[in-house]
Amino acid sequence: MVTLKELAKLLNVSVSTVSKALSDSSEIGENTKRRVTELANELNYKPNRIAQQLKSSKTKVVGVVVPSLMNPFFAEVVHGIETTLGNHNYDMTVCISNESLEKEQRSFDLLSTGSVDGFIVAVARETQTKHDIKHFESVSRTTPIVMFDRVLNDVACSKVVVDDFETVYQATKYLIQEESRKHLLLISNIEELSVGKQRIKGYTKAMEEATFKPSVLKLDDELSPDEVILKYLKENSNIDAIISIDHITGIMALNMVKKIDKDVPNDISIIGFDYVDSKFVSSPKISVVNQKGFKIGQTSAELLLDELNSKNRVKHKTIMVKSQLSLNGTTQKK
Amino acid sequence: MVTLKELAKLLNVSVSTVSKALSDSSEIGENTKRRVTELANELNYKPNRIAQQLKSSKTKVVGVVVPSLMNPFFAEVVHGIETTLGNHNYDMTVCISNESLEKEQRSFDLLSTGSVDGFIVAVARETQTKHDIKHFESVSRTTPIVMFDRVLNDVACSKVVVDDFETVYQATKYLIQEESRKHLLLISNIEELSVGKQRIKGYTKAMEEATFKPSVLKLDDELSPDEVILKYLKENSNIDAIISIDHITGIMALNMVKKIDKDVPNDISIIGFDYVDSKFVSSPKISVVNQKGFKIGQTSAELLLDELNSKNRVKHKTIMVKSQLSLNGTTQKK
DNA sequence: TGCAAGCTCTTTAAGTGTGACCATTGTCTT
DNA sequence: AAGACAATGGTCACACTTAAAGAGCTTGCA
Repeated sequence: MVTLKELAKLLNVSVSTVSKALSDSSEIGENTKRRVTELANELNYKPNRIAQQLKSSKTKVVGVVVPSLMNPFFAEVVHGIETTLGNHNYDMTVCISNESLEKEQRSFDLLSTGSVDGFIVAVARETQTKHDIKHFESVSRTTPIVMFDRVLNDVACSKVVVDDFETVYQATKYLIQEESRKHLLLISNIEELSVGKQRIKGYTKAMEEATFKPSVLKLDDELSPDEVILKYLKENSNIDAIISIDHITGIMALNMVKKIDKDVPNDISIIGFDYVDSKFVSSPKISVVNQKGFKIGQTSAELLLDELNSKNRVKHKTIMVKSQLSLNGTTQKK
Repeated sequence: MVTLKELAKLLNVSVSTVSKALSDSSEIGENTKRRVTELANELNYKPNRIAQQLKSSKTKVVGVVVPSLMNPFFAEVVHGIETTLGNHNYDMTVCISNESLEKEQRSFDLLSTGSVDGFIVAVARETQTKHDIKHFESVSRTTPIVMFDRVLNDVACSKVVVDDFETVYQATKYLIQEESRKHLLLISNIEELSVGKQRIKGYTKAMEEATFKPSVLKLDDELSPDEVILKYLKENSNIDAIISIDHITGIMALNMVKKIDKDVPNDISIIGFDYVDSKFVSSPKISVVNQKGFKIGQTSAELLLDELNSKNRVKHKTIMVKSQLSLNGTTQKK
């Protein structure tokens, strides 16, 4: 690894001359500049980023802490983050909390000691249920944090949220009003998360407005969720629409409906949540709420970059990224 | 951010005393040690990692460069990498090449200037087709690289590969010998990748050994791959088994077979490639080749850590992670 | 003509936080 | 009194940036 010092020695000039020449400073003569840049190119000199970081106390690195990468929604968000950061010459250090509070805390501890300029985080399930926010509070005093999707309202930081309530409310209303469905079932495996609660609320409100009785099938930690769904459908043969609030159970329900020889979408409509492969693995292609994970990642990164690059501390913002109802083959209308 | 210098000032001792006290050096008196550690805890002192990195010229960070995170296989591998690195107190900087050679080069350029101690990479599609390996060669002179899955044989570095050939060979043989299938179709959307080529070879060999004619349906960049599959199945009604060599077309084929009113697995057996959600989105649960992405990530990380922590340069290894045939509902036997 | 002032180019020095290494001080033992 | 030893301090290096100082030249004006 060639350094400024070595270049300086070879050229018989001082280190600072080399440094300035390479940054094209007006203080340095054209002649010297040329000599320096030529040798630098020849020896393939690249400034050592660690030294630059120490000097400037900026790393151009963002810490991204997510519960999982196997969940395609988070994978998509992280992709959006990476793309945006890359466009601004920032790197990202990814930590996976595995939904564990302790792992999340450890990541924040490790990275907050100069390793990153800021954080983008979706809080772990355990953090949300235990509501332990100390690690966020201490870090946010010195380092900007942006939360997305899984958000803690009482942490003072910028946030990017999805309009969970509204989206599911609209989806439910659509099924009631446009497709005249009357017996709508909601399937959930995430009702202990804030996003899950919001989605269930949206469904419940739409149902109550239509004076229908809401029914929610919870699937947490079921060994065979598909069989639970199948049993439920058999025992409640009047179900004529299903809303799933995660990316997987909608497709599962679609397969189970086929098993009891009902037709989708004629007998039963289904709306699920989007993920990258949902249009490939379901037949007919499932109608979904598209959460715009990439956009969420993009927005989070932009928000953080704004905070990092503005000298005067900006006020924390909360941005809502609108989901989109994308109707395909498991609903009747387009 | 409190520093050694500040602690020293507050305690009226020198910086080096504080430094030694905190590293529990025997040179420092118990009394002083106690005073120092107490104040350090009180002020929540954490050594600045950037400074440590500059001093030691080690970052304890690994650069991970993958073509995509939306591909569940890579997401799984990255998860394995993160877990293993975390256990050794290493962090990871993730870059997504998006299958682009140029983006991959940029990532290597940026990170190889002191930012990371080593790399784990699955090479981009474009890199593999254009066979441009300069960025690997120049970096590998100073920084260890481990390649996984998508591997370049002529780059001198450690590798973690999947036994693609053998796995598909065995899967094909299983269908021929144990289930007496005679008209086996292979569906592929990755045949330009080295892994795809190997898998097709495995299938072809097994078919030729049984004196059956191999037939490969290629789906690259198809607008409606499902319809192509459907059409093929209609026109070739003698097909009695399907092997898919990616994570998605197997499930797609399963859905299409259902459409032509054939029974899986009685009329047609299907074997696909595993991914995290495949058992949830298919009905019956698809029989798969399980690629052990987590294990691959783990192995790659361990290999790299070995190289980083051994003083004498170790010889490059190539480790094969065995896939596993996991038979579920789309084949006849267990 | 003399010399201060100004200009261009370059070097010196200080600083970022840490830690290895060596030096210094003081106390105690023999 | 000298050596042993414990405790602490000082210096330098890591690679880079940058403010300030300095060197060497030209210019302008009395």
